Amino acid sequence: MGITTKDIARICGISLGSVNRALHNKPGVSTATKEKILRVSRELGYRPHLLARSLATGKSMTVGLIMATLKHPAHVQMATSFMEQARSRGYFVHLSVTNNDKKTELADIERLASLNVDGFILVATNKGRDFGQYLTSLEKPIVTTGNVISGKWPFVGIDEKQATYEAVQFIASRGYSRIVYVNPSLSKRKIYNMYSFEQRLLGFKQGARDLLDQNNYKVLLKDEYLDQLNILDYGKERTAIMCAGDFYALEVLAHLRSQGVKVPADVGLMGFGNIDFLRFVKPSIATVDFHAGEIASKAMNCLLNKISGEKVPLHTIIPHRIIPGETL
Amino acid sequence: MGITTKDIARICGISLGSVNRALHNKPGVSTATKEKILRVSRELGYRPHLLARSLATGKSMTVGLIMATLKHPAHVQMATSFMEQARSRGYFVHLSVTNNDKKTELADIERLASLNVDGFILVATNKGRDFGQYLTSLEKPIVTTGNVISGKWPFVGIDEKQATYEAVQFIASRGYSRIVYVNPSLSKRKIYNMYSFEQRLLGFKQGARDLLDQNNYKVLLKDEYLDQLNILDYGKERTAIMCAGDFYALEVLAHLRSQGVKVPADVGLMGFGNIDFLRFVKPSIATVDFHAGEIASKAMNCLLNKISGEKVPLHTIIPHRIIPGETL
DNA sequence: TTGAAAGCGCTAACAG
DNA sequence: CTGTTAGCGCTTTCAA
Repeated sequence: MGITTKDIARICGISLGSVNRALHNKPGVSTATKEKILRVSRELGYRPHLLARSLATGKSMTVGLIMATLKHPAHVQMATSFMEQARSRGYFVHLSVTNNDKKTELADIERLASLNVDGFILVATNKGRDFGQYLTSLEKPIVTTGNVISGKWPFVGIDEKQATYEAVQFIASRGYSRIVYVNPSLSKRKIYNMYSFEQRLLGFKQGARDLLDQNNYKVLLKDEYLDQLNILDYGKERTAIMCAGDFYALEVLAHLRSQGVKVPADVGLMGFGNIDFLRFVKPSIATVDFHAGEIASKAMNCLLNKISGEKVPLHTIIPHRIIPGETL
Repeated sequence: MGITTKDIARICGISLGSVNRALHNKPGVSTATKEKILRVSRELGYRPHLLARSLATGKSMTVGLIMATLKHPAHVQMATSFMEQARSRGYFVHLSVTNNDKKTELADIERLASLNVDGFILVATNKGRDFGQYLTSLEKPIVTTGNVISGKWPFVGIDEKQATYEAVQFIASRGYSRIVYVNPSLSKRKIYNMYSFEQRLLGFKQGARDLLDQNNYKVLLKDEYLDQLNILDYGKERTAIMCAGDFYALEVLAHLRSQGVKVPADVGLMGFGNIDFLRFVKPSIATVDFHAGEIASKAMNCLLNKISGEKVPLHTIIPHRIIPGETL
């Protein structure tokens, strides 16, 4: 077992209170005894028992971070940034990767709450009223990222809808008159939190309606696009395929290549996210870039400020930008 | 504030001890009172205060996981597997990503130890005697992965040396008589833990000496290979470039392409790691595959067994295999 | 400046 | 079967 403040007190022949004051640079202890205490505690390799402290103070200097997945490079970058930002302010991050499993997410939120985390950052899989009420019942500061849960909690992220809208604008400006949009199935959006993909789709549709001739767009689902892409008629009009994520774009590119379809000669292609791998791919894929690390650091600051009792903005929007590429 | 066992005891008009027994399915409480206690605690939304429990028992059902980085997909997969495996056995993982910073690593190990984690899994940046003694002083079970720290702690991983040796064999069997090996600078290996890259290099050198004509190999450092590659004479002999990691291979490929050098017509190429992203790259890159998730789950099981007081093997080697590709 | 004591929420040992 | 108690290590309040 480690050495405790009580041990130090006993060894120094002094009271617990003084040890505490010395260890925390608090007034009310003579420099002589203070130095003695510090020396002894160093020699004995004293390590404060953070759990006990947390129990006594009600604060833990930790925050819970719930992430649906780490599959996407942007998520990894966010996780890393969350930790760095928290560390720079003296906090430690307890990360739970839930694999998009709602049960796991709830269990881990519960567990972290029981571990006295001072607040939460959520990239949530759950959604809805019950979930919201549950979160409220935790009585802890919460900041959301990626997926909005409700207007009740601060959100940090990009304007997804506007981003896809601008992507459509960009594609149209390149002379394409027809766009196929590839995105994941949203059929479970009532149960699972798919906020960002919903927003992106909305932005796409709005853009297509505003900027293309009527009905000159089509929405394909991730799980069916490989089949559907075969029957597209690339010759009739200049067509571009716009993907709700870079990985989809990569898969589409690989598929088209295997079919002998040339990009961009036969069809245009655009992704979303600007993952680092993209720089290794030829032709270079046009995409939408945003600074995931900035989202994370801003979100963490927002949470820590809230924990400190400050007022924080309900929405923090991070800029995005269109990245041209050889595929358009 | 949440509701406590004391509250439940008071409300049920019963003692704390009985509440505890009921909540833990322990004998020594009548079914009547037990049911009452459980009902009340459910109605009131009682949540056990894990910190207090941990303080009282000395156990926390958490383990600390120290990872140098999450940049590599294999690391991400490992982190996820660690969590899944731990979760399946009732444990929670406290992850610290240290960004290869030795100070951060030490600080976080210290912090997690103070948070009463029951053990550690380390993908360490630090190394050496002092570090080893420090770890020993924590008096906690430790399992290492990726980088060996010392023979004192169980290690789970692949046989890195053997893997590169076999890679050389494979390249040679494809008719190449000259190999250039690209790997990161090991100049700081006395200070930083670069075990796996050291082992890979050893395996490469051994293989080259055994299987190639003397001196028909060359070792280039990551930071200089772009320049060096320019002066390679591809024509004289059939040359292959072997990389200590897939990312290096991707960069080499991009560079060669920009120089107009054809792969594999002019030069062969091989990576290491088989990151998922490779499937999007043409030509497909030959590489060495290993199951990162298996390393993680085995390592976690090893740690949890050790925590339970079981004897665990000092070395657990996971199989690897050569993946052919169009680049060789 | 110092010491003593109560308490954070829970567990575990012992008594009734 | 049930209640009481001490204690985990630290903080904090109140007295001295």
